[in-house]
Amino acid sequence: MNQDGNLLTALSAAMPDLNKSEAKVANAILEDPEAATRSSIAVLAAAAQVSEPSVNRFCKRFGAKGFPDFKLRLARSLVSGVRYISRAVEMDDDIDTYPRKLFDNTITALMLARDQLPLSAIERAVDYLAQARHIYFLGLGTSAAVAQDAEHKFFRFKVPVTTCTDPLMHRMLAAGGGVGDVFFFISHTGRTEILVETAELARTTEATVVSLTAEGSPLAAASHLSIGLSVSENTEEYLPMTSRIVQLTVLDVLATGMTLRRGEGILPHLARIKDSLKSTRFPSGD
Amino acid sequence: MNQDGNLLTALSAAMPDLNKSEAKVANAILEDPEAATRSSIAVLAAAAQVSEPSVNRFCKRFGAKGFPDFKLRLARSLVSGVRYISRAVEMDDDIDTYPRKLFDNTITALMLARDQLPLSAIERAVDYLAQARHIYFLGLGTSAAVAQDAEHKFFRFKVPVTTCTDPLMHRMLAAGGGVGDVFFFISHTGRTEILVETAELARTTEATVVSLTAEGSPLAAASHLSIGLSVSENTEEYLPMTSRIVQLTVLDVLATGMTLRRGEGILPHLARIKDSLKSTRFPSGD
DNA sequence: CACCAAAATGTAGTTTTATTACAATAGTAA
DNA sequence: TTACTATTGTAATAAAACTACATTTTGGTG
Repeated sequence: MNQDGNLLTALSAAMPDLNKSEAKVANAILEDPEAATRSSIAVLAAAAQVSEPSVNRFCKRFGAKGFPDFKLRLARSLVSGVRYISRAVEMDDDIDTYPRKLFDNTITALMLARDQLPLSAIERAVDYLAQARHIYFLGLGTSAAVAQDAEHKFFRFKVPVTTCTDPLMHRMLAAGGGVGDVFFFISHTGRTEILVETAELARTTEATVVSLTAEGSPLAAASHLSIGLSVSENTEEYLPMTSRIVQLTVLDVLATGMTLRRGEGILPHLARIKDSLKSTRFPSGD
Repeated sequence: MNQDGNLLTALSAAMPDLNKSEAKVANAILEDPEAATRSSIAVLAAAAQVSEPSVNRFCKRFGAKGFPDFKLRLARSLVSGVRYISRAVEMDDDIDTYPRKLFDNTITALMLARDQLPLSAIERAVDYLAQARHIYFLGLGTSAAVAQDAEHKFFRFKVPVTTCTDPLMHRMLAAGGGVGDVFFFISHTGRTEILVETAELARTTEATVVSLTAEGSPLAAASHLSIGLSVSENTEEYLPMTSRIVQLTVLDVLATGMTLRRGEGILPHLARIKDSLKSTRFPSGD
C-alpha cells in the first residue's frame, strides 16, 4: 500500500498519531518537501530540531527501508506538483497565486480522501442504493447543490429519485418512509439539528438511512450506514470549498458502483439517456 | 524550475555520444530503471561492470550533483509518465479499484485544468462580478447544480444572486437584463441550444454575459467573456464527472477573487454569515 | 611500429552520510 | 516516591559517495 498511496497525504493523515519528535519531522518535511528530498539526514534533522536517529526512525515508521529510501518515495510523491502544505489564501495574493492555491488545496483534499476512503461503507451503500425502491437525497445549504447533483446522476438507474431543500418537506418525506426507501443525507458537519432530527425520524420507519458526512458526527450516529469523511475544517476559511468536492466525488463512486452492480445491461440505457440530449445541442465538430 | 525533460528519454537520446563505460552504465539503468533508483552506487557499478567513479562521472554528465541526486531525478522521471494517464473504469473492476480510479481521474482533471487556467479571463470575470448589481447563474442539467452552488457562494458578497433552471424563466430574465446585470452561464459542452439562445438574447441588452464552458464553443462565442475550459470528454464514459468538479473549483477561484477584491472589510461580513449557522447545529466537540 | 599525448577508466583513500547500539531522559502507573 | 515503559539523544560503526591520483587505453605522429 505504500507503493502507491501518496506519501505526503499519508504524512498529513498520520499527524495526529505521531509523537513529538516525529511530528516535528513531519512538519519539517511538509513545510518544504522539495527541499527534504535534497537534504541529507543531518540537514533535515537540524531543520526539524531533532536528532538524526529520530529522522531515521520516522522514515522506517512510514515503511521505508531507511532515510534514502524515504527520500526516494518522497520524490515520487512530489511529481504531481501539488503544494501539500495546504497554504491558505492570503489577502495580498495575486492572480498568479490564489487560483493555484485553491486548486492545490482541492487536489490535496481529494488525495487525502482517496487514501482514507471507507471502502466497506461505500460497498454497503452501493448495496442499499442498488436495491432501493426510491432514493431521497437530502441536504441543506451547500449540500443541497450536492444533493441536486446526485439526483442528476442516480435517476439514470431507473430508480425514482427525489431531492428537496425544504426541511419541512424533508420531515414529511422521512415520516412517510417505507421498506425499500433509502434516505441519503448529505452534510458537511453532520451537526445540523433539523437534518439529524429528520434522519432520526426516518429511522423510526422501515426505510434505510444512509449519510455522507463527517466521521463520528450526530448525523452519522443517526444513520444505519454512514460514509464517514474526515473533515479538515482549517482549510475552509470563510467559504465552504473542498468538502463538497469530496462529497461529489464519493457520489461519483457510488454511481459507478451502481453501474458495475447492474452489469453490462445498463450501459445501453445510460447511452440512450446521454444521446437524448444530442438533439438539444448544436452539432459538435468532432 | 526543474529540467522536466524525462531523464530516461535523455539517456536513450544521449547513447550515441557516450563512451564505453558510460554506455554500460546507461544500459544498466535502462535495463531496470526502477532497480537503479534503489541501488547504491556500488551495486549499480557492479551491474554495469564498471567502477564506482565511472558511475559517478556518468551522473554528473547528466547534470546531477552526484549519484544520490541522479537517483532522485530518475525516480521522478519514472512516475511522471504514468501519473497523468487517466484510467477508465472497467466493468470488472472491484471495490479496491474503481473508487481509486475515479478519484485519480478527478485529481488529474484538476491538475490539468490548473495548469491551463485562463488567468486573464478569470481576472476579468472577477472584475465583472465585483461590479455587478445583480448576478444570474444559469445552467441546465448537471450544471444547474453547479449554478446552485455558485449562488450559495456569491450571495455572501452582498450582491443579489439568482439561479434558476427553467429555460423559459432564463429567457425572460435575459430579456430583462440591464446595466450592471451579469449573466453567468455554466455549461459543460457550451452547445445547448436554448442556453446559447438565452446568452444571445442577454447580449442584446445592456447586461454583461460571462460563461464558464468549453473553449471555442457556441456559448463561448455568444459571451462577452468566456472562461474556457478544455474538456477531455474521453474520460466521461456515461456520466459527466470531472467537468463539473473543475467548474466548481473555478467558481471557488472567482469567489475568492471577489473576496480579495473586496479587501479585509468583507471578512467580518463573511464570518457573520458563517456564524449565523452555529445555532442550528449540535455543539461540536472541538 | 614505437612513442607520446589525451582521454578514459580504475584504485585506494578520504569524506560524507546513514545506521546501530546503547545511554539518558521524560512520562506514567503503582 | 519508585519502578517501568516509551521516547529521544549520544556516540560509535558501518555504509555510501566522492576525490585525487594512478593506470590503462586510444589515436595520432615521427
